[in-house]
Amino acid sequence: MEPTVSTERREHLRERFAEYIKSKKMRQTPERFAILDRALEQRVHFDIDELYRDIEKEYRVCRATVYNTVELLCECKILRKHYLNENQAAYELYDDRHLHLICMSCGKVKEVHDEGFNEYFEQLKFRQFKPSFISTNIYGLCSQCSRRLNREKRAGESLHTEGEDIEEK
Amino acid sequence: MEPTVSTERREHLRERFAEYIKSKKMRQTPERFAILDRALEQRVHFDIDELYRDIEKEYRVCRATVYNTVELLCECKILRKHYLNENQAAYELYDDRHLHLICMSCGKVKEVHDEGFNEYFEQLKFRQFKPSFISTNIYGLCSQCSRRLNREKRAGESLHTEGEDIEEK
DNA sequence: GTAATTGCAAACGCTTTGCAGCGCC
DNA sequence: GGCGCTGCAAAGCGTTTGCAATTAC
Repeated sequence: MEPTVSTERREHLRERFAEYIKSKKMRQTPERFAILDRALEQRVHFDIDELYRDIEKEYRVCRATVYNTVELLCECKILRKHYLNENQAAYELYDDRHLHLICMSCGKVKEVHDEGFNEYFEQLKFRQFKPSFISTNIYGLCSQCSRRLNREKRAGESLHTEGEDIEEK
Repeated sequence: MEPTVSTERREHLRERFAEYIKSKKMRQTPERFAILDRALEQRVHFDIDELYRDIEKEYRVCRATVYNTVELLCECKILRKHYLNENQAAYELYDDRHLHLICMSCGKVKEVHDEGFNEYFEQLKFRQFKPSFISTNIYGLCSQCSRRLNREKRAGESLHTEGEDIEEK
């Protein structure tokens, strides 16, 4: 998979992270930068466990450290935390704005960029609330599950299984 | 708190639930209807535990049953399941459309109705995806936490604590 | 040197599961 | 009367916490 972040951007984010750490009078541990690097290499969404398993291949860290560091990365707006389903939090690059299409049957998540999306939300103003970021999740059925469920339903209602569609990929 | 659902609407939903249960060849247990009734009496958002504690006051049920029934209620589109934070799922009436303003500091959730919101999303079309419902969560700071954090920050930077604001409610 | 940070392991909290008995159909 | 559903208790799983050892400053 090609990297999701250019070399310059990664350098910039590393520096931003370093400054954030210094500003909070915290320590620049190798673990923290290793986790940042791997986080920037993830595909568009990832969870703590994916990131952890990716890191531990070549670096000895424990999950707790990954949790701590990822929270730091969210604080300084390099990552963003989403709650797409109840199993675990999903993270993505802070700047990468999109809608999430979430299949209620198989759980797959797809990202969709929409021109009007940012425009619409930029103009929203709230009394008594300072928005930081928006997470829009659209739950529904992906085409595969939709077809599968239709097939199952038809098979259940009548017993004409011989008319069943054959449509794989 | 006044009921969120009119008597006629409750009757309608009870009936819809009954039909859904029959159509699936399941049983109409008193637990299921007791849970439906209490769910309709909740304030705009609730989680399983709030619902459970509310029911068990006058009815002997266990949490597992509440989980099962609430899932049924989601299936037949009486309730809707949201993931607003990582602790637990939040439920609300299916028809009640709004944005969620979620404070990242205190976790409070506020509902906002916006005219443009439905219009904007009604016109969205996706290839390969059949949307069922949309959950839009706006993370940020509520006014109370915003003020509190500003105060703390100022108190931390300089030591001029004597200039501190006094602004409670 | 020393206090922040780490790894480890146990604890925590929401949710799910297994099972024996109850009760709807 | 049979089997779906319930209550109960234990297990599961993502996340957090406590603590001794390590290490950045």
